[in-house]
Amino acid sequence: MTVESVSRQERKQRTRQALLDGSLRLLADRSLASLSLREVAREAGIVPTAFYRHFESMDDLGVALVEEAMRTLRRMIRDARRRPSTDAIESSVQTLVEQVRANESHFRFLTRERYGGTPDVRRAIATELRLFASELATDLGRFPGMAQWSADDLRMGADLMVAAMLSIVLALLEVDRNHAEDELEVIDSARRQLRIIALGMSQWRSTP
Amino acid sequence: MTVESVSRQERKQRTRQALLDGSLRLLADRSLASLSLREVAREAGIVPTAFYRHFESMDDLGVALVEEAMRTLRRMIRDARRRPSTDAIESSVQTLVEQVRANESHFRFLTRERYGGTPDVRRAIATELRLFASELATDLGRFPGMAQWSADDLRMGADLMVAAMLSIVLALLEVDRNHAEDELEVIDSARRQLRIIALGMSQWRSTP
DNA sequence: TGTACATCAGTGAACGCGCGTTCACTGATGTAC
DNA sequence: TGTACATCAGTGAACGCGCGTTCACTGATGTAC
Repeated sequence: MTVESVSRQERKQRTRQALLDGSLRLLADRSLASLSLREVAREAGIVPTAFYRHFESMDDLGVALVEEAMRTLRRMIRDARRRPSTDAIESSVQTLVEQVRANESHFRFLTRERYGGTPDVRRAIATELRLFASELATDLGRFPGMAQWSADDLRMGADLMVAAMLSIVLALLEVDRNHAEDELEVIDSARRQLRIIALGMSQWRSTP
Repeated sequence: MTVESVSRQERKQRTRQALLDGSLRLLADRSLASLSLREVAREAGIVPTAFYRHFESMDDLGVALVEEAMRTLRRMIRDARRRPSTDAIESSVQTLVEQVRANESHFRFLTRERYGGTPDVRRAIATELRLFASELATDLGRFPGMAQWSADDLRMGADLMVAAMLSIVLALLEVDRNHAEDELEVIDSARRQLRIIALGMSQWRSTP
């Protein structure tokens, strides 16, 4: 039996992560508002008072969870951009599905707290999503047919795509993964929805 | 000073409504999960134990709130259908804005609990939204260019429109109503988003 | 390398509080005759 | 119309419980010499 030698700092970091991971586990089918500090501490295997060594309050932990989940979201966006492709929609859908499946608890948390969370948590998520839409608007402006679109129209188009993607994420989280055909249907529907939007955009006459 | 003479039954109904209205007031910036039975009773002006004369539990009250809010949603859909129009999108947006403004608390509740609520409440909302999408799919099938679309594609198109409308409702609820220009921008963006989808659909070749 | 002291993540007892729920009750409304 | 009894929405005291937070503590890790 060997004793792992880890620094105090490292141990603290692990407990903090245990608090975050434990919270996400408890949040699988409930909202942050219904979670108690004592419950989270119990799940992480520490005494309630030790919670304060890591977070000031549950709201503080909530914001930390947003930050962690947002790192996942940003990684997804980076991946989608890097993926070499001839078909932007196909590769976006692929990345979306892969990332949602690999980080269900993060996406579940984000979609659940986006509107149902406390003001602090909601604001943190809203800010990040707005940033995402801005980047997407910039990306859209680089497409051949959209070079002369107004900033306003680019933003509107990006918002529409974000709305569609959000509903796709929600559908992925709700579908029973044991029914592969249902999942494929959701993915195929997602593809077609994004294609319809792209088709509509290609026909749109922007008035700058 | 005249004393209104009302039946016991009628009084009971009024208290029940006071519980529902009081809850919606408290839910303006919080979630159902963070509401306590005692708080709701206090807001309605009754003693906690009297709550049980009207609902079995807070979850039961939650389901009643879903039913009430859903009646508002159905009224909106009926209104949108009845409205004589040459431009389906324009009249849909008009109806949407009017109904959201006239029933902010209902729409706020629905969007907040759609994903953040307890399983019972979520299920109740999901069922109703699915029904709405089905009706919309039927409506879409009656449009000239879409008569020969597959049922699957009609459903997919309806889901996309519902997703767009949901994000429009959320934008309306978030915009500061005191800034009329911001509100108009949201509405105009909504109009253009729905037009892009319609444009995309008109170009779509459904493969039945 | 050894010793003496400092740091600090995690402990455990204790607190006051609002919670959901029970129970026996009150008194106005409703019903039967 | 009057009387006697039944119904039941709302009351108020009481309960046990889990909560967030305080506090003084422990003992392993870290640091200075």
